[in-house]
Amino acid sequence: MTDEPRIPDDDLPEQMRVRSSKRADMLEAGQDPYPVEVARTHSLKAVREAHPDLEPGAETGETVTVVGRVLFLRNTGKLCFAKLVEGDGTELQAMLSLAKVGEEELARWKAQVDRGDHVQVTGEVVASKRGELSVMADSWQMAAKAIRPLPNAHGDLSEETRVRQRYVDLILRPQAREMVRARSTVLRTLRRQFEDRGYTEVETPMLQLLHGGATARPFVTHTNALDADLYLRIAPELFLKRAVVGGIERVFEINRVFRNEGIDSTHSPEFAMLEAYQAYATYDDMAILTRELIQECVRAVFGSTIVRHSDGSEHDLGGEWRSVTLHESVSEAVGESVTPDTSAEELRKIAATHEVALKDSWSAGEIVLELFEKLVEHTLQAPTFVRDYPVEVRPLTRQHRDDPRLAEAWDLVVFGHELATAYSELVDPVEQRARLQAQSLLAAKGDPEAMQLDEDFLRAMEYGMPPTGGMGMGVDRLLMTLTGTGIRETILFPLVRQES
RNA sequence: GGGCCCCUAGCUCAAUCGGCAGAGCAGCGGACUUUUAAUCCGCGGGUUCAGGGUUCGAUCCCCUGGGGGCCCA
Repeated sequence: MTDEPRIPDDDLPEQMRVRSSKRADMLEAGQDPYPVEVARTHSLKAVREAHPDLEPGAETGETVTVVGRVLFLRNTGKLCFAKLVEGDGTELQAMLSLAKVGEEELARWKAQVDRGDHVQVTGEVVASKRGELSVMADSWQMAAKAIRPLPNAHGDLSEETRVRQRYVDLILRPQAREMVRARSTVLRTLRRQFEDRGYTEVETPMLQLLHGGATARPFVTHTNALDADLYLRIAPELFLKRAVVGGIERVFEINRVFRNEGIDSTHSPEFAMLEAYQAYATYDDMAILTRELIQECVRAVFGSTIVRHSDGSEHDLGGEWRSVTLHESVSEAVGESVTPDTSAEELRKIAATHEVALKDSWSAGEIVLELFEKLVEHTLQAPTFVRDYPVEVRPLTRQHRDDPRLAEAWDLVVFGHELATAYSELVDPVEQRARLQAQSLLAAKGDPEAMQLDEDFLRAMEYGMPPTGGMGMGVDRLLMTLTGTGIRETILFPLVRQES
């Protein structure tokens, strides 16, 4: 190697200049730093599995060709070590000795290979004197030259770098790779569970002329063909119900929904939503379904019903889960009986005792919900179905069969956060119309979160929707629950502000 | 939307009261045939996020803007 830089000095940091000039040196010497095809006979994992416990210094006589990214380099005078890593995180050491590859090839290795490069090594499977399984090279070749230095492998990457440069996070942090696999496992498991239960997966419109099915602020876009504004969906609900009307009696969808709201460690503007509807089922049936789905996901990811969080804590999500009514849970927390008969006046006294601030306009039901959210929800660590909400806080849900002041709805709370929700769906088209009209009046008054009146949805309901149980669960929330991390950890490439 | 904290070498971070901008890893040159964050000797590497202000002097204090994090609503 000469001292002359092959690339003119520009604004590149020193280490990129060095690597770039190594690339140029290779090209000049007729060696391809990016060969189109690189042979390999064994994955690193295959070599490891074939030789689980070689004695230190062992020689197998078996020759393999492996490829991998260089994670560490330790070069001594006549013997070089490199720790190679492949996509699943399997590591294997490559060794290059003067005796095996010769002076020229050893020198070329030292001159050309940097940490972060992909290399191909052909040689005998051996164990080093310290017992490290290795490939003792007869020959080597650059598989892909990296010109940007890999960050320090020992300190933690900053939160920002992890999110903005997820590829680096994936290279360096096994937990980042595990999260990608856990997500894939969860999606696969959910789909398999639904398939086993006779469900049909459908895809409903993401671009909608009317937004509905939830109360949230939508993203707005425009179609030139129709010269009309379109909304990115905030929920698939109204289309899935149309499918149920049409006779798809067990139907689910797992896909993205979009909400034009805050972005923080628990909220992403786009996230994966699971919704499932089952004709002739109730919210009780959906509770069983939801518990089984989640428990299967835990088993698929962790091999048992015990979830392990990134902080090392373990929590058993197995067995039956607790179920309480909203009023029971609030009664427990405040130490006195709260029922649907408790007046707003009495509830206000209780709230004052527990220093929960209320709005003057709130009804008894709204106050009970506020007491729950402020005093109870964060205390519910073990999975708990909280059920039978006042109708005024679940305006689109069927009335409770035993008490018309309540709605047949539950929220599943795990580790202090809502994970899933379900209803015995409202299927009376006249009642449905009345409630949607009330919502559309709010929208007309400028509430951007209120639902618009979807006449086509109402028309479908008028043809007769069977009694139906419906369930919704955030897939990202499920991942957060399983792993004990924030939402941006569970999303591979979360939205981040443009770098300046 | 409100409050607090952060932005310095490729990465992670120091820099006392406002007084020559540093360390570890990484890099470069040299030594080393069994390393495990190798070791030893030597060397280089900076628009201290950007712009403005105060000051003899600003990484540090003030203002504006950008980016990130945490808490609250």
